[in-house]
Amino acid sequence: MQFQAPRGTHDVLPGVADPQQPADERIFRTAKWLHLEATFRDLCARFGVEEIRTPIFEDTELFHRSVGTETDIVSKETYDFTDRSDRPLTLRPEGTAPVMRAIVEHGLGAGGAQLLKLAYVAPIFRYEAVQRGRYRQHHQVGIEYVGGTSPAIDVEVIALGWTYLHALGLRDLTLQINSVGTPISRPRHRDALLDYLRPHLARLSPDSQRRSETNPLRVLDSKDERDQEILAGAPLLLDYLEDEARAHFEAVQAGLTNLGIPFVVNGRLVRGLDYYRYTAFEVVSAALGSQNVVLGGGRYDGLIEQIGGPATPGVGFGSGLERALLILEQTTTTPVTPPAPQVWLVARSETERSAAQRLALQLRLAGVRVDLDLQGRSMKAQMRSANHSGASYAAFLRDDLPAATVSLKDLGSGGQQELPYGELAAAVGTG
RNA sequence: GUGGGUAUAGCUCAGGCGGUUAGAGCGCCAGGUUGUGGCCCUGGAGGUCGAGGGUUCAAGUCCCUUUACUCACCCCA
Repeated sequence: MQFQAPRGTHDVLPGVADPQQPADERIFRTAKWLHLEATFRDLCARFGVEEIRTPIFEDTELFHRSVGTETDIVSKETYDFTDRSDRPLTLRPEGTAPVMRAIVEHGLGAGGAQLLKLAYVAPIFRYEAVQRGRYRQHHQVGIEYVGGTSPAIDVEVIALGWTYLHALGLRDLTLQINSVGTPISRPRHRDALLDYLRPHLARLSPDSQRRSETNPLRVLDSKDERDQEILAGAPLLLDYLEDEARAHFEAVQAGLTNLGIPFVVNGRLVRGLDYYRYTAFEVVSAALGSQNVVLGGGRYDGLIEQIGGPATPGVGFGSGLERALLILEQTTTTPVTPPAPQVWLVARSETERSAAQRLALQLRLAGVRVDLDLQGRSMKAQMRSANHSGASYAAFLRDDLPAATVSLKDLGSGGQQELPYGELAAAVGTG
């Protein structure tokens, strides 16, 4: 048998993607990933956010505690295993909980009013049925601002996420925001929603009937058109917010307006996890399929306490790397490619080859991107490689030239001149 | 967990009612130019037709089973 990458996982390959392949395949190229990560990290630096790296697996209990009880997704969708000492461990199914664990463990939040601003780039594992934009191992970039409750912080986090997507080149995105209230207001709304649904129950789709028992908020999300008609007058969580939550939400909206970031309030936007409070937001793209969320986040003031730390507020987002690349692939015409050599060295004889390898090392030490044939192939083959590599110049090492001299050819114009080694680095540019 | 679609060369795909050495484009390699790329021309390498079984004189093609991939539903951090 031939081995394949496990279902729902992908190799990220070197080189340039074949344009004949579908966009879903073309995103798995190293150059594109490096570009995205560099864009994110550069932006984080500008926002004064520093990166944190946590293990890819944690105690299973950490995720059980953080996800809470309203959902049963943990046991069904996490990659759980025990090590040789029978310790229960789980591959990271989300970005936030491990970061909070690290903050508590190392006392990063200790000492008062200092706001912690952290970023991560991490693989995420969920045992799910795969479909477009949803994989069993996918990757997220994300940030967490921990230690403050001010709506200005929510605004800053959203601004970073929005700027990041734009810096990547994504367009036609919609920012949706909502307030999911608190553990006090949520049950009150839930009861009101159930009261509203009860008389219509028989007319709801079977899925929604089931949801009304398991997770009533999700009924609001139903894709069934008849359900949506029935839901037209359903009570919204926004109508049940406490004064404080309402004021916070209004301040976030004012803050976004202040920054010129467009948004729509979506009263039906919900979070699956218990620990979210107040602000929830998502950025969706029409370029994706049914998995259309490219960035999602919110405020999680209860989380750190839930995992055994001191009560500490926080807000953050996670953004799927594959989904961002998928949108980019479909909306951009100029693909990101790996860096090309600046100069390709061509040699014909044994003495020329050894001179070429020596010169290549010398140039590389000087910071120049250089490549050359190492298999003694024909000149035609070497020139073809030079051309395909995207190199701007070819340099011919020639026995019949004066010592330490090459004939440098501009592969764009075809012009050629002889140059001493010492002038080569400058001649091929610094790019 | 449920439903649909697809598996033929490295990639994208053709292969009417079963019939002889299974094709194309792109890519790759080599020549045309005794050593200067691209464009063009010529040639070449590369396929257990996803796997297993069955029907038949004969299966890429028909039947059964199976696996993988894929899209959607459910679910969703």
